[in-house]
Amino acid sequence: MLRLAPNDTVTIKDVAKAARVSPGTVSNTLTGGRPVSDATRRRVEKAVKRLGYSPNMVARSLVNRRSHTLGVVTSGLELFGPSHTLLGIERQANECGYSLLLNLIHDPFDANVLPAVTALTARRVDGLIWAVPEIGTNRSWVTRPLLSRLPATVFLSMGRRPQVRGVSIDNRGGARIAVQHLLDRGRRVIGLVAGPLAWWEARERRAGWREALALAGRDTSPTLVAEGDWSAASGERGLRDLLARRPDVDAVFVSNDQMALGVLRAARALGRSVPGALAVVGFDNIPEAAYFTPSLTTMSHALVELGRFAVKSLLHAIEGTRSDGAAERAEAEQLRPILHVRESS
Amino acid sequence: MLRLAPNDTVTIKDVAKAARVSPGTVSNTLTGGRPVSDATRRRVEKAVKRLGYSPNMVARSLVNRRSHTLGVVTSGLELFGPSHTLLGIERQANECGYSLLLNLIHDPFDANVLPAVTALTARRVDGLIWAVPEIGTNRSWVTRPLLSRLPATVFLSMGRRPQVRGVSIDNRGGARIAVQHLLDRGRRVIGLVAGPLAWWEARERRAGWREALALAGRDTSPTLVAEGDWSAASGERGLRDLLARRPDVDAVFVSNDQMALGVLRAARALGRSVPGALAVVGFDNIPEAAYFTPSLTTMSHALVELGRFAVKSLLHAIEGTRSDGAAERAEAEQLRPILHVRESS
DNA sequence: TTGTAGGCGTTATCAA
DNA sequence: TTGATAACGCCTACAA
Repeated sequence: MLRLAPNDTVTIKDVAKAARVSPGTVSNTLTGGRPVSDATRRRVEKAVKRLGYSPNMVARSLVNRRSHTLGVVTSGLELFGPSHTLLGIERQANECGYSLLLNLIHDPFDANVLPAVTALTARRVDGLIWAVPEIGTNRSWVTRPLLSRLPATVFLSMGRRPQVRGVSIDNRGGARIAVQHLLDRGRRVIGLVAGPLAWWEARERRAGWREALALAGRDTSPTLVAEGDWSAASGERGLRDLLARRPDVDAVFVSNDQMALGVLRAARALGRSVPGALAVVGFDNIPEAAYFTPSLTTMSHALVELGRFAVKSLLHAIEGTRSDGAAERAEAEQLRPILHVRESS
Repeated sequence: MLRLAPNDTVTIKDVAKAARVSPGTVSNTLTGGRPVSDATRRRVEKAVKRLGYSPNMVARSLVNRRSHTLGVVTSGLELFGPSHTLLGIERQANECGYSLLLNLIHDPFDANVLPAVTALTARRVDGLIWAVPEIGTNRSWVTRPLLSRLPATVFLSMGRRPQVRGVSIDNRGGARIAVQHLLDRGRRVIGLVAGPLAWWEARERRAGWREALALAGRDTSPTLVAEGDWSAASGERGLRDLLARRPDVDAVFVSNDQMALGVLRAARALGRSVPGALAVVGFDNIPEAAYFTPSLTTMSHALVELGRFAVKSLLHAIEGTRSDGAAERAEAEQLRPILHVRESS
């Protein structure tokens, strides 16, 4: 026996000795790998409890080549979207008996994802959830050869790509609903305060804005678009720029609630009453939105469900369980944003 | 050879074969465990690159009995505080070469922490960061015998306890600063919209409110205190209740910014101008606070630093590195909240 | 400076 | 129904 350090952890062998069975039998009682007689089962269970034994998952992972761990790579955890999505991911994973290895990307523009990926694959995660928003070329690494070196992976918030598992909310549809609501309210010239257009989600919401207006035969010229960076400050600037170019604007769709807050502030400063002279609709339905002045009409989306959906989809791939088409369609249905009408429109 | 599945992963043996050295030598070139000649080092490195070898951390963890993984248990990730703290935890851990195993508690009141703890200890985390806020009796399990069965652990946001490693921001001092600011502004009757008083942090902020007023010889009677639940809705209710009892109130300290948002709304509805008839100070300095109407005076605190500090403190215990007293005091200094004066006061 | 062998804690195969 | 035994991939003490 060559022992590096006095080992105080209790192993399966200790339990086996205490229960006077073989380690294999202990393993089988614990995992149900094969039948065990009631008598020995009781002896083993008593020994487990007495010794306070808890299986070493590291060893188990090594021999099983399954860690029951999912890697999550995300970014901007301080924001509403990513934190809520992570919430859903964690819940679903937890309920399915998986642990989460978390890795945060600090510069989401960065396409150099290798450190994060290797940190997770080296730890032999069974699957990967890529929740970093698609920005600029930061998904250029998603190519067949590289993907084949990864474990099963699901991407969040990404346009459809062949051979790539992806889930996202219906940003475009949500924006259409928001803009249609403004049209229904009789607004005629509807501006857009967009998120940073390097982001896929910002572009999708812009597309929805454009589609709804085009369908109604309204103006969709670029002069009606101001680009922000998701912050309230940029929303304030955005509305000022927009109104300077287009004083005829009588409504704006704002791509997130923080920017909408800035828009409300700018409108007040400029003496445009909301909703009288300017109707405003946001996106996200952050908890504070109902307490803005005036309270904000906005779109909510099921971010927690999105996270859950990502995990389900991933586990389906990992465990090879049968896909239930109906269930998946039901899920997808949930990911359509919902309009909440408040004072601002 | 007994092989369960055709194994396509490249192991240290494959590298050894390719470089025509022994597995031990490969290990030593990679980990620097003992000196290796330059010639073989180059051969090994070439083989590693050619085969795309990446060490299996699971196997490494098993033999080293060190996973280089930290367990994080937290709750309320959708809130400002927890998400920012987690951000700091992840950054510091990442920089120090540790991965994070994340576990969320869905009911923070729950004192049954065993599932979370065993999920992490079974995976042999080297340390544990307990970031669930201290609420009611949900830390009653923190006792010597139980702690001794855990790996090195650091608790966030907890009152001082003997033998327990804990870090937190100076809630009490921050509240004192906020209230002192209102006194400096010439306010005479200063109310408190508190967080849920089952929370340790809410009690600390109340204590700071009381201390600052007592020192100035002002009223600290319970009629000046309204208890909320951190939400904007509860802040709105809180101010209404408070003013109904004490119409003489000319300022309020609100224990977080969300509730302060509700307070601002209630003040407007009640015709109390802010800051003319009522000065308001919040706590947290959420990004939106500067865009409230009026913009909100509030306390910022270094939550990201708090998370980093927790990790540093934990790694110090794990790795037994020498503690730098001066550095620690400098850290602690950073954890004092800072006042941001805006329109609301 | 390098190779060999044993063991980290667990599961799976084979034989009983 | 159970027990020995050989892996899982890696590291390290010992021998060379």
